[in-house]
Amino acid sequence: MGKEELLQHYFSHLNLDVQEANYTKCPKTWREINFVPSFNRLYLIEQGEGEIQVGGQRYCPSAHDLVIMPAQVKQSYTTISDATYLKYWVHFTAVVGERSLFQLLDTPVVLHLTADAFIHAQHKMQELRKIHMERAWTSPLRKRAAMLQLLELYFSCIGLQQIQLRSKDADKLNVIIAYMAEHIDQRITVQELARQLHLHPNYFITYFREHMGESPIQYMNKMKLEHAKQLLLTGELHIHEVAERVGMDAYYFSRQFKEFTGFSPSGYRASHRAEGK
DNA sequence: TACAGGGTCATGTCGGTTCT
DNA sequence: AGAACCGACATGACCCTGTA
Repeated sequence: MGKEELLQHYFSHLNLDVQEANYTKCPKTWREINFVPSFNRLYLIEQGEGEIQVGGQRYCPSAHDLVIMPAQVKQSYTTISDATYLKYWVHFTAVVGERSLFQLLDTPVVLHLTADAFIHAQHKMQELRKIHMERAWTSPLRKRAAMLQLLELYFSCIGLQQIQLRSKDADKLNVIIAYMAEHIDQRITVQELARQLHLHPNYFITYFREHMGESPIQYMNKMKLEHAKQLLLTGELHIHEVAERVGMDAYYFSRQFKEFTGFSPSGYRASHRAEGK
């Protein structure tokens, strides 16, 4: 429990926006020093060489490298020879709650792709660029879909081990989410949750929402209803027993469940079991 | 077991203050 | 300047009851 669950939350609450997408050969003058961008950059390098600095670290990405230059971090880039980069590039924002995804996660700036992964990424970049140029009325939807696939490729190539949750905020949120999971069968108050972090309840709610995009009680209720779904499908428990296992009053549980899934608890069980047959 | 209406009180928000 | 706290007030989560 912890990192994986938090990552799933971040990904399912990710707000994406693609501002630019293109494929270019960098001019010899390609250079910008010590700037802090408001958007993320993603490069897929086909050929050439150059130098990039992100947060004081120096990199020299080359062919078949995927590069992520996160928003809100001091960075520089420059050419280093006549063999300038030929690359696909995207400018995008990726936000969870009020935070940029890459403020929440510490991931490698440069990732060398296998031949297969490179071809896959190249196709996605070509698709993204085409959609961006078309500017059709459905483009925003298709751009986001293509961008999500690129991010999925990036994250699955680096793997869980190489993703670090940044800062003490992630530790604090892990403590709270673990506490919620341990007490899923109980009614937990905001006061109790806030006490785990030694914060004032009002401040805790603001803090939680800022990082998670929803209030602590909303988050915990969703967690309970997800758990209830599993109980309904895997067990033979009565509806009122399922409600008990997630620490909810039976009547209130039915109402919440319907709001959350569109099905009543018994309807959900019946329809999903029928599908499984 | 589902659904609806109504009442209560915990939760969430906002604006300001204090602390480090 | 940013983190944390506090009080007032609006909102919504939750419970209870009745009906089908």
